Amino acid sequence: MSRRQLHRPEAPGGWGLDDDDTGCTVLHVDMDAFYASVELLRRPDLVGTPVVVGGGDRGVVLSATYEARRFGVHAAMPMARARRLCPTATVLVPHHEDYARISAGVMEVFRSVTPVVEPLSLDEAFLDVSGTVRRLGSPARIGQLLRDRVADEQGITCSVGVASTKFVAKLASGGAKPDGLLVVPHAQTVSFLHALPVGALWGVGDKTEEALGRLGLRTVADIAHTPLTTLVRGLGEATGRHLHALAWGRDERRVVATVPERSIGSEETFARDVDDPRHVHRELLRLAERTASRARAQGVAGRTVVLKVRFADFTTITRSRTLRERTDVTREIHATARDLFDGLGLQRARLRLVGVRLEGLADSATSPRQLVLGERAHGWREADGAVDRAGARFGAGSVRPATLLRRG
DNA sequence: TCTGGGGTCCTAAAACGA
DNA sequence: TCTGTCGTTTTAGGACCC
Repeated sequence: MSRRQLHRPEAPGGWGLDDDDTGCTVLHVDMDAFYASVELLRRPDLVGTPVVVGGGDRGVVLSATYEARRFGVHAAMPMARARRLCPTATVLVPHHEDYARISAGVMEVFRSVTPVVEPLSLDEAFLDVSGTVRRLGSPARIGQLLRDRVADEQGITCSVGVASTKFVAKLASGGAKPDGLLVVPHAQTVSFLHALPVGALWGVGDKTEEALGRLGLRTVADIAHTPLTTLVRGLGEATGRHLHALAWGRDERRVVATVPERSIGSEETFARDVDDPRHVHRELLRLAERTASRARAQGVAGRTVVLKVRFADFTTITRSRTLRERTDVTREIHATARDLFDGLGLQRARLRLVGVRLEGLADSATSPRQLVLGERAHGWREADGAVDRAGARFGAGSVRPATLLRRG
């Protein structure tokens, strides 16, 4: 689901299974057009035709088959535009449960090969295979094995990048797409990188590309040969240093199996803009409930509640408040979010979206709560626990706050 | 063209506390 | 007691990723 169409690198003959993959122990595996491919499992009649996954009048493209991409359709494009570009495409609504299920199966395949699997999203992961080569062969062989097993067991194709660092492996999988494998031998890393446009680098989006353009830099080689001080002046300390290192193939980040979550949240774009504060309050309760129950399911609690508001003109603001104690209680999160919203003092402004996020997460078991004076010992936290148990038995949402029932 | 929802990280300024 | 000031935390916004 890579958002950026990376051009296949102009490698003479390409790099593949026969290349020197010594020391290339980082694999990046990326499913090809993941959501669309999973949808085709239910609709085999559509294989080979343009298919776009997305939904809603105000939605964007989540994924598109390569047949649809030939018309210029790509992920994150507004659905209206995609329909115009490719009127013959079949539009399918997403089935996230399916993606999660297939993704879990794919990750299982990865973990059967190496325990060092770092998922980046449902459809991609880094693997460190340095401990696996003696058992299963060279990194490129392992990559091919993974591709075969994912295709056999899950019925979808993926592409694999093999390199000595994470970000080169990621670029390589992009270059291998679709349904391919690309090795970037350690010795060829710098020449591989330097031929690429700056936009290919991980972390360079539209704005940074513009800023680099103002410095006259168009290729990775240009960045590599620009003094660090110039980059830092034009891009800021962190980005400047980061890009300079990447341009020379330096990337110290290791593949780590468990990356702790830093925040949890949910947000929703209204079907139509909303200006009724009561409607917003109700929506905040729904979002707080989703956020809190996911935090509880993961056993984490957070200290900072962030409210996000997007106006009809798409300008977006956030307001946050840090609490004295961490919480995973729906009611506390909702009360804070609602308070932040009321504090904006909006006079029936037209809103497009609201969101609630919980930051500063830590294990809820190790975040002891101080009983507030006058608080009942069995309060909302216990009520939430009961709601969670009912949800687990009768289905999510079977027990909900009364204010959310009216709108069915 | 008219822009989702889940996140991460960075920057800068304000607020805080010793 | 009054002011700096200096480091840390909080807050807000933005870029970026899939």
